[in-house]
Amino acid sequence: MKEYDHKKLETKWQREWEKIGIYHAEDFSKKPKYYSLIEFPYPSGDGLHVGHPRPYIGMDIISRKRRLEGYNVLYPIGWDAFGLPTENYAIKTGKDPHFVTKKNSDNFRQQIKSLGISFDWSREVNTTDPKYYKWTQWIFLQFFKKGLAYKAKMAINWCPSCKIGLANEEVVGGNCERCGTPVVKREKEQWMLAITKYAERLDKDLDDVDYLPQIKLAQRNWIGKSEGAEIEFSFCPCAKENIPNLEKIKVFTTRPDTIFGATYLVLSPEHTLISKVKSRISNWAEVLQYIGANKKKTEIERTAPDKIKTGIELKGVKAVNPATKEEIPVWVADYVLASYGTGAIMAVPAHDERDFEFAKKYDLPIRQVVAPVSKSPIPGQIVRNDMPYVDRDAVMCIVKHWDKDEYLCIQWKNHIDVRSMVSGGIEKGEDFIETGKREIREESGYTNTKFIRQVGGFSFVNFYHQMKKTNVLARFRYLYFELQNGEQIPISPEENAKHNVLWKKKNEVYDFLSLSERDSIWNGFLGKIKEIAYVGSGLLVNSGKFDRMDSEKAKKEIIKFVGGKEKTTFKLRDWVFSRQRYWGEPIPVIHCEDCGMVPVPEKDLPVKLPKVKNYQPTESGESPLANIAKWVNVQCPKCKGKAKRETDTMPNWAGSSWYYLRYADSKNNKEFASKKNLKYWTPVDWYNGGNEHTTLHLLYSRFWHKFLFDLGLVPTTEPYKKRTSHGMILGEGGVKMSKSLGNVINPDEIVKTYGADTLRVYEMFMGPFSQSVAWSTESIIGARRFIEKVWRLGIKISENQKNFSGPRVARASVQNKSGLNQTIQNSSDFLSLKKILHKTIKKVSEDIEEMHFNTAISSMMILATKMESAFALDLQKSPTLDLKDYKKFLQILAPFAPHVAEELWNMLGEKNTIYLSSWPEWSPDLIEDEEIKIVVQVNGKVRTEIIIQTDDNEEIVKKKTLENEAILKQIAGKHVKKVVYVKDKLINIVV
RNA sequence: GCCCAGGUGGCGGAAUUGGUAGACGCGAUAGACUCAAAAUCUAUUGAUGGCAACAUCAUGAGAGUUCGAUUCUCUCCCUGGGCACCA
Repeated sequence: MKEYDHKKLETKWQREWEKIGIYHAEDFSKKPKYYSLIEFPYPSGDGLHVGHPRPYIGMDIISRKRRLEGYNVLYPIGWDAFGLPTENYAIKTGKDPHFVTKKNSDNFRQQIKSLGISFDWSREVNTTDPKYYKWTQWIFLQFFKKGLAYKAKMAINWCPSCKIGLANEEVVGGNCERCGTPVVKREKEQWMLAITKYAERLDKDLDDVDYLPQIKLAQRNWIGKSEGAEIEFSFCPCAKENIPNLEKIKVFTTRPDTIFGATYLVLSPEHTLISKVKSRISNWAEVLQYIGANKKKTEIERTAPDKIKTGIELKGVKAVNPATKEEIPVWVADYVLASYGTGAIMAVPAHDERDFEFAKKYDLPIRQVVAPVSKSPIPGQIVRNDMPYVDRDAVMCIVKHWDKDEYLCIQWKNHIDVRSMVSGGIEKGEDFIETGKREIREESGYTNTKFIRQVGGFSFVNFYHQMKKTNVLARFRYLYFELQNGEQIPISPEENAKHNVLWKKKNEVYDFLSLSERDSIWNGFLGKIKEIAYVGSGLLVNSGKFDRMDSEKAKKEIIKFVGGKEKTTFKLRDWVFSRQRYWGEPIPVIHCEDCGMVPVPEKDLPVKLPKVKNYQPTESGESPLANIAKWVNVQCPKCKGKAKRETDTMPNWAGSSWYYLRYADSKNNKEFASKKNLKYWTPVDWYNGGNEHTTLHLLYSRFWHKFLFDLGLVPTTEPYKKRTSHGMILGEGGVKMSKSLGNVINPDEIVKTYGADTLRVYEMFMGPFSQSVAWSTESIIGARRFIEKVWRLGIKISENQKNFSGPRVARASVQNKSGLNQTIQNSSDFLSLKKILHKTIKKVSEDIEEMHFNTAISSMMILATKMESAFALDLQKSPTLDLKDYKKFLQILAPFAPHVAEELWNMLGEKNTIYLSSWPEWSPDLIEDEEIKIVVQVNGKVRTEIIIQTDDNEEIVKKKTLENEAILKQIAGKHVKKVVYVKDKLINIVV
């Protein structure tokens, strides 16, 4: 038999495919287009590791399937080659990054090609190629001309080790993303891109794209849209007298409903108003010191998780709460960020955890203005929508025993689930303490009660009052009483019929209380509203005319009431777009002494990177380009006067923000891509990439795309129709693969030993595509065995081809493991094998679309085993395996194992490549079975299985079931209560 | 702290509009072939009890809903990832 020689066969077909050019995407074909995309790799010096190809193989399977389905597929690749590792290597060795990049990408190309991935190599791009970055610079200039690229002096995140400014996104836990050095703040002029101008659209347009839900969520969280209000607090008149035209303090809040509880204001240390009221502040020296100390703090110190909040009061000024008209103190504290909202907040300690913590520390007043609402635990008191509401006030009494540490509890007699404390409504004109005493007396008979204090805050209970035929909204307050002694009067018969009185120890109380009342009583019991902030919604209290209004509803009304305005803010910051580094696109701007910043004229693009001797950034933190006088000193394009080039370069996110557009027309030297080509190819139909790029690259490229759309340069508002992500491949043992751990697996080795097809099948089979999986060299053999099985079968078939003339009927049957499959013995192998084939085609077709490659392979393994045994069984007599069916199997296998499928296809007499054939269809008739096996349960436990005809109705199935011996034994002497029948699945007899 | 994903045999993992838990693969054990080994093929392989038929237990822990829960609800624990004073 012909040996399976993966090396020979794989090289042969890779050459052949390249020769006939079947993976070339044709511009403008009659076929419908399909654009599949993977994130182009960074060609590092370490070469490929086994994690790289996982997404390429996944999208390759989809691309190959699409071609078989008749699409004109664009599946391109290129190199995202600007970036720090190459630059750091250049600094260390003095080697030119241009040269290093070429070497690395040549190596990557050769490695990727050996995997048989159907990339269209003719459209390869490289972000470091001047022909490419000319257009990156050109797009930057469009941003500049529209005012969306601007220079700003700002405190940036500075990495003292890399000597570059970092974007917020590159700071991880206060450290530099690349080298781990703690990041410090530094004032620097930086280029910025105004991504915040697009925040609203970047958020909203997510509605229209097909991204995995987690990806949308991550983007939305990152953009951080929050709707609230801007409200102005004026300084109190005492300050106005001294300072003319003093502006008001503007705060941003998402909880305008809580304004009656705003007991102080906080300004961020950077707030400009602070110095404007300087003359009134009596403790100015201390304030200044606080602000100064704060400036020196590093990012880590300021954001440390266990950091205790600090602040200082601006003594001598007060602000006026526009809702209560109260004078409230003004503080400065660094827990308020200058960069978000207005840089000032109204503090509502009762309903915000941070304000609460601060108020506790500095002993500021805490006032409840929102009270939680719960439902009555009594079943007959479910609120009725058709009934009006009546407001009432009520008390809940926590009553301590005169002698022991026990508390009075009430157990309702009619409702076992209703367990509460003494409570009742306040009658008209009654003092609430009197109400408490009266209710204790009525419900428990105890008379000698002493009121100690009110505890906790308010809370509401909603219920339907059966006697009064109305809904009641009762506002409870919590009263703490101590009994002086056990003096008791008799309890009235009506009260006695309703409930039992019990004494419970303090630690038993919580478990005793009914679920629905538990939290509200418990909050009162512990005085909880004073111990933690209640951040939920509810009904307003202590809020003047807004009392009892729903807090959500109150938001708008209160904004109006205090003269604020609705406002939406975003967490997203503008994008720090400059790097003081060599290995990036030079920012194409010229600084003229007279004209200011002048864009490099388009005819002068690209601004090429000059050769330098030393790649090290300068000590002052400028890019090494600043040292090259010849390059820096230029004529101003406008006035021809003396001018200097900008020496900052772009971050490596720049080139990857638009590369997918270039693939549509990668050779164009007049435009970044022609409108015609873009119209044909974009948007990308399916983009698969890593989870680590969902907030940065994905957001940045959506931003660039929208900008280009606004200029009329791209035809769609969104670049990618669909986005999925893949999991990482981890080293053996589930740790990250890394050079330092020495557990990196090079795919070259695997390709050499087992072949590309085996590597591909294994990588797709090892686990769910979207999840991380640990590499296991031991397990690869399974994929190899599968391919060899397919191979052996193909060879045998081709050797016996003359015997294959068409459908025959065989005698034996395929039995399942347990041997239960008795009746199937009557049907033919031929038919049953055909059915398995069609089911497999269906399964594989559907699984590929869901990226469930592992289960698709599993079903093909089953099919291959069945085909092999069917073939072996009847080789001498009448074959059960139809040649056409085997070929269909090859067609569905082809996207996974392209080389072996092509070889066998060819060997079985096909002249044209398998990739010019078409994806097999499954026949619905062959998916249906006439006979099926259903499970018989007794009381939900599986007892046996029976075979039924598909068209059997419930009656027949029941009859068959009750004839079954095993079942008769199970139900003997028992009464059949109920029979549950689920069509085609099971029958359950309840006895 | 918050958000997201997940927790199933010795291992990777199947199965979720609630319906046979462990498909498929790896590993392991036994057998066939072989002088022998490798490869291949066949059988077994969640645990416990039993000669067996079979029974009981089992999807991170505990409760609940249901004729029936890996799947739904609640509480808690653990792992991975993201965010982190965003008012």
